[in-house]
Amino acid sequence: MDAGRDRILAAALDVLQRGDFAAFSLEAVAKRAGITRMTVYNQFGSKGGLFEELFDQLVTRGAFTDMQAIFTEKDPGAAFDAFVAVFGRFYTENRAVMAKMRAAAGSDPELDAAMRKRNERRKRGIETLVQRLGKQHQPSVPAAELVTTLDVLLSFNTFDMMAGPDRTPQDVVPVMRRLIRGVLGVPKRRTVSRAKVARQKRRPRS
Amino acid sequence: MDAGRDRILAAALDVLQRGDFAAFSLEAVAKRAGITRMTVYNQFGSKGGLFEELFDQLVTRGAFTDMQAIFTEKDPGAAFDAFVAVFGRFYTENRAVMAKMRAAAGSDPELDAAMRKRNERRKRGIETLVQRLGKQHQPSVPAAELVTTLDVLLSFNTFDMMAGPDRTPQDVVPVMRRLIRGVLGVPKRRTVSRAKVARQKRRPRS
DNA sequence: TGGCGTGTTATACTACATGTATAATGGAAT
DNA sequence: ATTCCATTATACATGTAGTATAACACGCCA
Repeated sequence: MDAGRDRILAAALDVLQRGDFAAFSLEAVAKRAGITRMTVYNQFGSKGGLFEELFDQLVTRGAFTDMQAIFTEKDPGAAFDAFVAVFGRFYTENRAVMAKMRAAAGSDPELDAAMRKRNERRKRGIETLVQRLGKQHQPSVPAAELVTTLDVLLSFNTFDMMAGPDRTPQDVVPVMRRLIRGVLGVPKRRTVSRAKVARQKRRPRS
Repeated sequence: MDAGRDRILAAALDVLQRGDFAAFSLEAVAKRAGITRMTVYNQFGSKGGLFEELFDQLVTRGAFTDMQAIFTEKDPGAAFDAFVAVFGRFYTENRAVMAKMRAAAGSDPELDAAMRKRNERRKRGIETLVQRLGKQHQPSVPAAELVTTLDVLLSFNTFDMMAGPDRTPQDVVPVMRRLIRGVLGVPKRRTVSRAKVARQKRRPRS
């Protein structure tokens, strides 16, 4: 049943959120889900398989709902502002888990490849937004490096470091906005993005 | 003896460079050093202890020799340029090991604390350089966030992501320079830093 | 109702990891 | 020569991933 899979995933998320990374054993996950370790193997094949599905669930269920509004936004500065906000929210909501997933990816080449593949979606999004950029912009990095640079800035690691132990990634969104606008070389223009996204969200079909 | 410790550290570095993180077992280190696992425990107490000393050795032995020249450099833009170059070199030389240390720090809270403490030195260096900044600069982030921002940009993760699989962190130094100059809001001024640092290095006592 | 199949369980096993304990060994300095 | 100390050999405890296998329980279909 699918319910069984979901309960295992929920248990895995729970274990990963509470304890440190070392506590994330299949025994612990199984116990919290009220099942046997064997069932986890039946359903997900391996620890890595469980991990990948957990990450997928996290991303698809994440705060990436109002992406439509972002990609239809005409002002590139505002679009990036909204983009930053989306990631700030997502990273804040899943900070503990993301940190442990980053660790896991570093330890296991297979997981690393899986995470990298998932992150390509972010990079493709950035590419799309960058293409919308007009010619009056003067990025502070070479054009060929712009997408990569923005990808780094929008990564979990950047938000996590910027926030430090006393703030959330969400708190750091305004700083990231200014930083990214600086990199893009977007004109002064004050932030109108938030209202705009909200408006566009209320009626997606203008 | 100290020679024994050094041989173990060298073996640990070797194991960590070659295999993936999972291959870094005390058994493997001991075998490569030609000793027993027990000796490793005698010398370093635990795997974490070995790890910390390995990182310390890496940093102190690293390419951080010409720091004096950087901190006596008068032009802040040039100073940051040189700073970036130093980190680019260091990250390139120790890229594989750094990546695995990052993973280890994420997995083990104790190692995480140790790494964090080590990285404070970088942040203090940045603080010093930022203080030298004149008032004609217009940073693209709030002044209170400038040090943190630069710290993020100078972290291993940033260089590693920017370089990707096909370039070295060293290759990415010019981009990072422009990016950081953009964040600092330093005037156009072409790069003279390399020559300047070299000159200062040749005669440290002007 | 009776059987069939599938997912779950219980149990046992392999292989490998960290870490501890303990006694034997061997060499160097006094 | 003896004493001291690092190294070694060996064994053990614990925890982990992963595999194998037989018993079990449930719904479903004939």
